[in-house]
Amino acid sequence: MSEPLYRSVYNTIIKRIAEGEYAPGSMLPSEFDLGAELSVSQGTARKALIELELKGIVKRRQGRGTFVTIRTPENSLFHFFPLRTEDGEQVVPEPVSETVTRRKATAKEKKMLFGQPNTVFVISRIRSHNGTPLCHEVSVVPTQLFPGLQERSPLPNALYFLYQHSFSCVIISAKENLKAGVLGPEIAEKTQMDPMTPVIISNRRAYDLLDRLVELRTSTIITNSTTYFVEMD
Amino acid sequence: MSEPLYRSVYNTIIKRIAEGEYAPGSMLPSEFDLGAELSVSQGTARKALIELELKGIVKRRQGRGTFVTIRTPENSLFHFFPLRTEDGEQVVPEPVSETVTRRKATAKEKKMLFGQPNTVFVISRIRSHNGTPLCHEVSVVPTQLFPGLQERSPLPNALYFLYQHSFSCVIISAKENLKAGVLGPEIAEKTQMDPMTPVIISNRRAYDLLDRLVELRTSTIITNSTTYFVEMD
DNA sequence: TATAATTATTCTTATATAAGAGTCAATATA
DNA sequence: TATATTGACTCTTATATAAGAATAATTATA
Repeated sequence: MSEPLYRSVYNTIIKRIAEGEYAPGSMLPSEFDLGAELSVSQGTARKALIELELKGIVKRRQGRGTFVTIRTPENSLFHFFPLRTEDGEQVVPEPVSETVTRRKATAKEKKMLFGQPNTVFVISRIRSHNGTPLCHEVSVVPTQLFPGLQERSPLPNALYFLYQHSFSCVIISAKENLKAGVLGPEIAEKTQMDPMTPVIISNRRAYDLLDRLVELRTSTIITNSTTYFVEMD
Repeated sequence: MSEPLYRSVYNTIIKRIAEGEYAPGSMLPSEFDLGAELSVSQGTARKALIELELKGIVKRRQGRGTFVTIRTPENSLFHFFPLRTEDGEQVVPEPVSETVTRRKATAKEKKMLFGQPNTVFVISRIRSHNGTPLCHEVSVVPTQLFPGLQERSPLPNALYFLYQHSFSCVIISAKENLKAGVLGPEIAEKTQMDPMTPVIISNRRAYDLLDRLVELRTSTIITNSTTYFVEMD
């Protein structure tokens, strides 16, 4: 038995959340009930729940219970949206424009994305903050995971919220590579800014509950009035 | 009793590490011994040790023991050095030039840094990678925390390693604000690059074991051949 | 409405067993 | 004899179970 017991409890819960048996916001069984159902002790169930909480998948409150984390439009956007004002306040961007198209996946996209998709949706958006352009985002997702996405335009401010609620796809981690660059003529025209404006160009890979790479996103970030915040430990 | 028992065990260990009683790399007492000494059970000592490990302050290995994390020149540099090559490999920068000066703290520095220092050391360095300029860093630290720092030049590649081993100051977390910008004439001259080169400008606040803000650092990062890597969850 | 009792939950601690890793002496082998 | 190899022993942390305490929401009661 190479796998500890609490790990299989953890996986069972993950699976149930991914399959919608435990819906976002709903309460999980108590430590005792979960233990009884899965034939482990309360402490073992507890260990699994603590791991889940550590990953941000559930939220626990003493005296209340354990709840599947809800990605509201707000916290969903916030959680993976690193921009802050000069005061350190979270930035709530306003959507400005949006296009959703469908096209063949590039070789690289097919290789990287979950399910080796032949076709992808491309979501292109411009966001602003206090009236000034903030960033330009291009998201690429497999069509097979998000059927009918194209018809849902206009999409909500927080894409990951949509992924979760309409397609049962919960984004829980992301990796980004940042480079310095300039805005360039295309985006400059769309945002009516100087094409030589310095920007941070972010290439993100977003992973869901089952650790599948489900979105590639390139963001072009204008940091005139905001900063990209990073915490390390 | 609002504070759980294991928390006071945790604090005791932290204090002992900060005071040098448990040196970097040394082994802590076993869970049983620690529990016996502090009059708690092995499980309670264990819980404290797990928290310590979670914070990266100790490293535990089954069958071996619990060891105070060593910040070697390598991992010390790596841990808070976010640059990666295109392949995702850690970048090991080479120091190019360095100056250490002492001056009065600005009002902002005095207000922010631990101990409200009147004077600070300013460490200014240029790093390169594979012969191409990589970044320009300016670190500001209180003189009182690092007596004699100026005489130690040339400083090692990893400053945080020096802080720990020569001044018992262990950096365990940092916060950064990133902005896009251009190299500018001063650094361009030092690095013999185009002053209009796009860069990421990072403002870091580094905190030690006791959660004291002990360093302010501004890095100007050239991302021509590297990327700034961020992981979110 | 305010207050007390009840109930359901997580939190804390304790204890026992399992498993990994090093040490060192006994044993086998060349 | 010198050198591996084995195996017992002891140290460590990891895992699992259980029981009582603390906390908070709910319900009953005055």
